[in-house]
Amino acid sequence: MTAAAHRPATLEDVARAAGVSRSTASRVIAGTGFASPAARERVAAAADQLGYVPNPAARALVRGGGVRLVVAVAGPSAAVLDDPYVHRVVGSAARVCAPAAIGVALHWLPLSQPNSLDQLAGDGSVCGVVLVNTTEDLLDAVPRSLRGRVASIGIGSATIPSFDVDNGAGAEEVLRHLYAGGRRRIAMVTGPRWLPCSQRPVQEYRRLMRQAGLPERVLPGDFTAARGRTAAGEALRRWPDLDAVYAISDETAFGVIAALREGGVRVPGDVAVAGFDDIPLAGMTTPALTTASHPVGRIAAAAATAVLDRRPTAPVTLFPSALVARASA
Amino acid sequence: MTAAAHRPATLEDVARAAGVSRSTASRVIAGTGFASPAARERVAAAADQLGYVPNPAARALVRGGGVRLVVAVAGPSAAVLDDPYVHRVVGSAARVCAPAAIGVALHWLPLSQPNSLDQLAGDGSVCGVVLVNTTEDLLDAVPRSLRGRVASIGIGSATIPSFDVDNGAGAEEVLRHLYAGGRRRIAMVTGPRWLPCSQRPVQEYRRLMRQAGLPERVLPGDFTAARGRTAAGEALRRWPDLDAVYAISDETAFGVIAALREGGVRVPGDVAVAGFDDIPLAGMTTPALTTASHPVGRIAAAAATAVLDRRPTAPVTLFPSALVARASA
DNA sequence: TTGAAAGCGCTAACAG
DNA sequence: CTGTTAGCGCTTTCAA
Repeated sequence: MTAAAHRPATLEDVARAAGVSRSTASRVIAGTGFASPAARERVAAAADQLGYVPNPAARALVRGGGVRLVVAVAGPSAAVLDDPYVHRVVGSAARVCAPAAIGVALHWLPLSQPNSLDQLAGDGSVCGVVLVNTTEDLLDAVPRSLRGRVASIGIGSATIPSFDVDNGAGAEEVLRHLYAGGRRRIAMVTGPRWLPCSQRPVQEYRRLMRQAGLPERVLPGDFTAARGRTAAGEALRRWPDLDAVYAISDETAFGVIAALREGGVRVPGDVAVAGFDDIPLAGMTTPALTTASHPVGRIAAAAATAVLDRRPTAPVTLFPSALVARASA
Repeated sequence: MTAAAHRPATLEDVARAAGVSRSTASRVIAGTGFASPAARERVAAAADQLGYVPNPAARALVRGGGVRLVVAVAGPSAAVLDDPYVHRVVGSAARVCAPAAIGVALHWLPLSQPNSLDQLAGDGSVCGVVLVNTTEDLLDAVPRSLRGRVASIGIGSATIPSFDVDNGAGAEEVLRHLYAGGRRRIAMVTGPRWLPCSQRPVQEYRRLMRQAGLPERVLPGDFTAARGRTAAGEALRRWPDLDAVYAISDETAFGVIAALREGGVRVPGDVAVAGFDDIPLAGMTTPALTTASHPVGRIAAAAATAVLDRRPTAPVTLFPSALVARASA
């Protein structure tokens, strides 16, 4: 409670001030082991008199616990680290880690060399890893020594718990909504091909279209607004009778809408457009974007928590995708 | 390069494998001090043969360097930690800190008790602090022991370097643009009152309006889209001749536009709307948002770097605000 | 219930 | 140029 000394107080300082040994002070502070009420009292008093804060690095060193949780993002280039989605994950993870005095680090995992995880595994200061944009290769390349302290936001495996949105169900819900609105010529702009978890919605789309006897119109995407613009042009050119576009990214959906309107196509009058994620601005635009909302923050928090707590986790934790019907579709 | 052992390799392991002492291995690995080419060679070989990664926690312990950089965000409630802007700062900081094996932590600083910084100062594992939403009270409450390893994104002081957008110039540029477009009844939706750096644009606004003999119409805001909606209503009610709204947040600007259009007001036909920050989506909406772009990522990176490098920094580093004229104004 | 002692993985004098 | 020695701040047996 006192103004911080120039040098942070150590446990030794506290022990001396309380007139006990370092071990006793440690037991009291860490709340582990025995200590007489009297000792407890004096140590506590000394600690807050000195403004004592345990040094997590030292603690981690002796317990072998690590001090950093690494958010490892796979992608074609380091630019993936600039993605707002990634920032959201890092932000949520950082919040979850703060009470444990664990810091968060951000790493890029080049798609071409999945064994870059080895370095993280060999770093004793890394307490765990949260995988983002997980691929099969990546899953295979997770070193054994990382087992039990890795979680994946995306696909998982027998040994690596997965935390993800129920993509299939989400896609189905949006597509049924489009269908219920009378749309029959529905194109889809997908996520990147290398990203396994973005294949689910595509499968669902194909299944539903086939089932309804509707044409399958798939355009590869990359989650960007720019791709939305070009994809809209392509779609219009290839399929002039188009009456809906389903994009697996709100950013892309906005790109689609912009291009469509610039081309004189009314949204949703002529073509309905739906997105994916419900970013904060989705409800503020004109037309407001119909999309599916996903608890990205909660997913990231759950993954980070699983890694931190190191307790047995269900192999797959699915979070619900909720249709948010607005004006665009 | 070998598959990671169950226990991360230690310097001791490397030294033994290379047939040298721990100190020699340390010198080679850390690149500090002398070592014969021969020793250098063998240590390097042993290190990568064992997949050795130095343990930054241990290193930090002996050098007193710390392992975490804390992004400390002031605000009325912990909800500020959910802000996309904050996530962007954390993401950028994490990227800058990664090479140094420093983790990033996210802390909320209650507006009402600025001395919560004391705890960070007393934590030996904290290598530095980046302040966000800095207030005068906060600046005054920064413990001496933190000097030289704090940076502020926002206002600074004699001892705390500031990294910020040139808000005044940015506001002036946008307002002049509005004026050049023929707008004469310009209302402004500000940032929160408790946030000092958001007062600069207000001052600039008042100065320019006064200078041009135009009415001053200020509405307090809070950076949210929701507030934009209500503010638009208020503005229209109080000032029916309104022909422009300048909001100090793109989110707010979008809220303003939405409310205006719902009320049958054309944008930019009847009322021009301009924002602040140039969020990624600003260019994708209809109408595309006129705003000022700010290098948030670079600002955060600069602040984090200043803290990490601990080298003398200019008291104030201003980043340019660049007008992005689009359709809305 | 407490203290003495050892050691986590690393760096940094200090002698050789 | 290299090895020995002494810690950094903390937890944790092990005796007392």
